[in-house]
Amino acid sequence: MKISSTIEWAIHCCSLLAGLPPEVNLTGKDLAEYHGVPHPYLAKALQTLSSDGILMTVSGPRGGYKLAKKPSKVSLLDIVLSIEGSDSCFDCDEIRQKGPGALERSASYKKPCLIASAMWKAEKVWRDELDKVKLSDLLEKVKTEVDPRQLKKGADWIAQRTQSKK
Amino acid sequence: MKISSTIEWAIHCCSLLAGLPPEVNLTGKDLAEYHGVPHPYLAKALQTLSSDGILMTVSGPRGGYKLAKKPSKVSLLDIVLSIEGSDSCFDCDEIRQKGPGALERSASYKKPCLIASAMWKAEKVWRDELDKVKLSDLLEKVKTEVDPRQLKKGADWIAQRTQSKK
DNA sequence: CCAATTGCAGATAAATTTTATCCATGATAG
DNA sequence: CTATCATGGATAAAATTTATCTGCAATTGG
Ligand code: FES
Ligand code: FES
Repeated sequence: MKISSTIEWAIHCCSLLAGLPPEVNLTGKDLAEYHGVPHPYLAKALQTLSSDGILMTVSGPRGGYKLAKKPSKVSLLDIVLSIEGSDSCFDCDEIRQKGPGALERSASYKKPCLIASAMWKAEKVWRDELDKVKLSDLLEKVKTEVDPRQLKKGADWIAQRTQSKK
Repeated sequence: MKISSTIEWAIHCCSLLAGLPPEVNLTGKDLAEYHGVPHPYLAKALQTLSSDGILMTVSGPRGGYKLAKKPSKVSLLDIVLSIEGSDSCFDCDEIRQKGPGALERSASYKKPCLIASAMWKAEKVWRDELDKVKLSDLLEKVKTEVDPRQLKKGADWIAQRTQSKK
């Protein structure tokens, strides 16, 4: 029941991009360096986000990634499902139909198993909670809760990166 | 983000045991056969449940497992955490402290990262939801929602098993 | 006491998934 | 035309999950 660490990378990348002006984009390499993670592997995640319509891609020199939608239209759930896939994390093998207590096939297994239902319900509240949090909400909070020196340092690095490529 | 299938086995075993009279116990082999799963591997899960105080163990001939607490005192969360371990499923590598945007160590990273907070919050609602569901709740619902023929077939098999060992 | 039954702990092996890298290709700004 | 950048596929290393085996301790019933 582990969530892969690329999720952390992906969300950080998206929320960084969400804070940039619309005309700016960052390359996969920039994003990797900024977060101190291996570029080739992060690239995979960025490609996935892009093919799922969360990021936009600009190819060619001075290309890179930017957010494909408004920050208020992208939730943490969108990012998580894009990277991890949207399959349920609990998957019922219908073991109730396997042992000696089982009835003939086609019999009365119309309703899902009570246990599976409970697990899925819990997963639903998890997803709902993540869907409530949009990138725009994070941006709001960042303004008030993060050390301004840190924000400046990050912004400077990005400015320098985007400048030096002109 | 997959939940291992032994969870399904473990919950089914516990809820089966929860429905039995207090003096009855089932061996690991019985439980494996009943659910059609490999005995040696299921045994591992049963051992874990037992060392976490969810199941009780009776050794020696006519020994086996029974529930260690009242069904109303065991939640799905208890079982899940016992098998999967109680670590958070999202684990934050503090990548915010790694890139060029990071400040000197010891600086202002007292509050957890906003992203990690959001992920943990979602995990909390998931756990809370699972903790609401007790084995006794499942037993209640089983009575009204499961095909009586199925219940009888299972009960007969168990009765035969526990008889033949006398 | 003895012998059979059962759970327990640890080592180990197979299978699968996650993590990571590389390269050939195509697009594009300058 | 050329250097930059994303893409998709292939591949490899590492970690985790799944599964099995073995020897040991506890207990019961005779
Ligand atoms: S049969 Fe899959 S959870 Fe019950
Ligand atoms: S640093 Fe780990 S989630 Fe932000």
